[in-house]
Amino acid sequence: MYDRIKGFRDFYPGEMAARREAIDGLERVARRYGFREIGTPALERAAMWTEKSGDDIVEELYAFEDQGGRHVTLTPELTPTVARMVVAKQQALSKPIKWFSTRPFWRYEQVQQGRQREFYQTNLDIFGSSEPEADAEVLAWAADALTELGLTGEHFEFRISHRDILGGLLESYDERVDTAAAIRAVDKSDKLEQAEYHGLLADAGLTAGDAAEFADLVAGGDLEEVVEVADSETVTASVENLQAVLAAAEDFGAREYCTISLETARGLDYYTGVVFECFDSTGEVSRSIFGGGRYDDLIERFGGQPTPAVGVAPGHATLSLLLQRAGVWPEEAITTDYYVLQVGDTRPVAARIARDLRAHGNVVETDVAGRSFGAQLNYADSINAETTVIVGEQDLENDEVTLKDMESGEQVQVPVEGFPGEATRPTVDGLE
RNA sequence: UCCGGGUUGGGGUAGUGGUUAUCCUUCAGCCUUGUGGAGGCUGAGACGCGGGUUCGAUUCUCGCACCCGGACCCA
Repeated sequence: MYDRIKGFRDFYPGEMAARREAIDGLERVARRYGFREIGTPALERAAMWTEKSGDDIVEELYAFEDQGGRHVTLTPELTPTVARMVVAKQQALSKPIKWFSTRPFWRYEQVQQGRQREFYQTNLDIFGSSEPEADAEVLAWAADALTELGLTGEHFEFRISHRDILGGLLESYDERVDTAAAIRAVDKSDKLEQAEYHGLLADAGLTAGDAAEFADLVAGGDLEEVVEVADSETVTASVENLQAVLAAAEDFGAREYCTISLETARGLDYYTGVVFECFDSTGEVSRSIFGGGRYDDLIERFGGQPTPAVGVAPGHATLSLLLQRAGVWPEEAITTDYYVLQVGDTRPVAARIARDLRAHGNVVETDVAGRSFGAQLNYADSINAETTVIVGEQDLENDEVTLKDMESGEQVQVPVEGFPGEATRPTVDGLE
């Protein structure tokens, strides 16, 4: 027996069926909005991360040298790849570019609840529009996708903010403030004691008094007050942008899920505008379910024409936790429409019936293990067959087959000649 | 990298420094080439890995691996 690699998971058919349903739900809604599916490589040049970010992420790469001497890495996220794709065909692609994809990513990091080393995300991005409608459409997709999966406004909320509100406000206190450090402090403020929080703000360059006022202002979330105190063009414009996004979200049906929360800052430093995170409203899942936002500088940093972008990337692990706690995780079970049971040498007829039923799109199994009658019924039961078609020598003597409803146990004889015929999905109930 | 709790058949468990490791479930076959989800019989299947102590270790001890949760991080 070989071990599974730590942080990597197997999905057996029951659980996979539930995951499939969830993934299909997310993608179905994306397609309705006209997002187009893309496919992307598992390996990229390691330099896409080692040169651009030079961050902690580099330590978490599954990077190695391939047999051709290339320095490659399993991709830890999608954004650089889509940026590369956009840059490569920038002139050819009509804007806005609306893409999505579901696939695994890999990071060598500590395994925890909702976090594995191989993890699946559905990424969804819009490139080429800086209008608030683009931000709002991403929010609307996220809201529609979650409600498609059975969640309601009672289960989740989007905490929404704007990167430059905090940045601009900080600069209005003192130009030399380390905004990145201060924003990181804000991002984790709810986990910190007030003194610690204020201490971090002071470390970033705020005076003690300013730190306290800033913290109160951020926690209060009153946009008008923020504009007034900051008295800065950046802040005023950012607040206007945030409000414009929320106004569009109203028309798109997503406003009701959004809460203004200036404390939402996201750890990512490539975000440039509106940022948001999805949280479990009940507070049971303490960490954010997923996040997203605007990153207008990234394409240019990857060598393309300046191209605004906004996107979101729900991770399936945390999403599944949310769905389970809300009681709407799909049932983890396999389903089967028909089991065609053979008794004696009835394979030609049984095979014909199985093929006809499959041609109508049904999930049909028949014996491939040479099992006895009882054992076949046992098996039909174990695969949750809805109806069993008994093709036995005795039945065929009368030119009939027997249909058995596996839940009620009721049976009905039908002529073998016309079965299944034109009936797409014949059942015992329907034939009585 | 750090902290806490774990690891006994496929799943869930009992137990022990000393014969063949308990029970439930599961799986396969049979009772029953023609009726599953009830019963009976038969069979399959486990002490995470390595070192130490010991006549003898699944049990004590150390290290490691893995699992669960958390810190950090979350690009």
